[in-house]
Amino acid sequence: MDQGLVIHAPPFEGAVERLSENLLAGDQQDRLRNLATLLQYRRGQTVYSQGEETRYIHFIGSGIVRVFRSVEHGKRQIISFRTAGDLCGLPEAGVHVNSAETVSTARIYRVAWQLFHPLMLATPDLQLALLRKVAADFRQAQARIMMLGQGNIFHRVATFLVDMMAITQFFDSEQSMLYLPMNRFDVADYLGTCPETAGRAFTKLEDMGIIRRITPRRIEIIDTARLRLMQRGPRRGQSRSGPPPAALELGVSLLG
Amino acid sequence: MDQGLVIHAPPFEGAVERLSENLLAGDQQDRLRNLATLLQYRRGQTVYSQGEETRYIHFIGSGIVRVFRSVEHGKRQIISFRTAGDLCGLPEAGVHVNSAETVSTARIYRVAWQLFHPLMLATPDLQLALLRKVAADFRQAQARIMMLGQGNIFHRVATFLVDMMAITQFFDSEQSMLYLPMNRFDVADYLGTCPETAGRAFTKLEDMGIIRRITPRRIEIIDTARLRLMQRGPRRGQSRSGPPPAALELGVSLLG
DNA sequence: CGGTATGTTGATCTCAGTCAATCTGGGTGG
DNA sequence: CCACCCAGATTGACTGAGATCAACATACCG
Repeated sequence: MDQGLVIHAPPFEGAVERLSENLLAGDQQDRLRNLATLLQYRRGQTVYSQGEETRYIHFIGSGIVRVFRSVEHGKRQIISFRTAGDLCGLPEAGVHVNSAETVSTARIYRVAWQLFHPLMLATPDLQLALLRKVAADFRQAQARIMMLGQGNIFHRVATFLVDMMAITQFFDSEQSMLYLPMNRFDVADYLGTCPETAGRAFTKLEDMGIIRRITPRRIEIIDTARLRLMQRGPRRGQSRSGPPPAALELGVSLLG
Repeated sequence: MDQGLVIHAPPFEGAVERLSENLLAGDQQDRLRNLATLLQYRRGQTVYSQGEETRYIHFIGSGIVRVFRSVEHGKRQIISFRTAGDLCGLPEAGVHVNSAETVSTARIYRVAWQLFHPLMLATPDLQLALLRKVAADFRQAQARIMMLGQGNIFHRVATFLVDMMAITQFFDSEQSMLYLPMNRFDVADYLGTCPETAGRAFTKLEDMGIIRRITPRRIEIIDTARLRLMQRGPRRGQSRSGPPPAALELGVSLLG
């Protein structure tokens, strides 16, 4: 298994700003510096594997990581894509239930739980920040349950595109151009479908004039409004009733 | 909308033991007593609705609650069933994104977030307990993503039955008898399918000699081992490859 | 400028969603 | 205690979304 390259063990520097936005403020950064190891990964490397024992928690500094679970015969479900500022790999009884691989070049901060845990207990703000983070991930997971349980391919792809558009790093709102950092296999495994079906959905969206594919990975979003509308509608399978979707207000933040 | 009956506003008593197992220890219970309102619900009542503003967080004292999101035309996805000791309805920007209804008679502790939040900040143990709880729910949500993204009806129903068997309240291991507290509609909406298909899966499992339906709600689990095996296998749709499942170790606890 | 991995398109077949009919269990009133 | 009722459950028939298999096309790389 490919392993990440240790850039430097604690203390570390750089990307702390990004980290701080999500987790810390002020002098607490200093305390984390004594804990984290910064790792450099190339594309396609393994960060951790399911079943593996762990003592670490991971923060994404830069790049993108796919968190997934394998089922059988190479089939897998991608639980989520993690980008800068996200955390993943919370120890669960000391064992990883998910695997994580880099989708692109990435820098990841690895912190020993053994060190992080006491710091968290001693730092209520940090603990609260972690709680918010986990709660946010929890909400995200619930949204995916909705998508996977009720949405057909078009809902799924539309939702996926809209979600990706929300990440500044991937979307140039000037040009209305979206850059997908992952391939169709990843997209398919994320949406709980196969690459062919995912691709066909893109084709259909293009035929409808909602998007335009410059290359498979570079997509111009022509009609954002219509794309958003496609996020809701009749469930997968035959439609018992045809009418259009009803807008649904979705609060996104959390824990007041 | 049916509302829960206020049994008594704080201070409260009873069911504190159950609550404490999951959240608190010792004198912290006393502090919560000053915060909670105990509500008595009949079957089918609304605890809260999506889109509704909220100031409360809910703890299930007894009974069972379905947390769901409506999509359109009465379609809904049940996100999870909550039982004694679970919490639900975390405020998200002050608005509920999910709805909750009682599946059975239930007693629910309602705590104003306004009161709970300061207590949590002042009580690191309580905050950690909440973090564990949310993390556990997060894990559960991930498991559901796997089920909905990769599992066909048989996987889903098998997983559902196994999960329900893990709840002592619903499963008599002596008789190997499972009592389902919810109807087929709830089961279907939980599994992201329709009642007919869910029912057919039960029929098939019975034909295979894995379960036996005494009544639709009372099910004898004849072959637990085979039922567990059915949790994994080829994905929904046509099977690209036939062979049997590989066991997968799933740690369930969390946060060291 | 190939060569390989990735992506798209086409054809086919199956699972599961829908509609419709029938059955049943749990509850009610006589 | 029993006949009746009805929501819930099952079964059957049909159909379409989407998974698979199979070419073919294109992008990205050295």
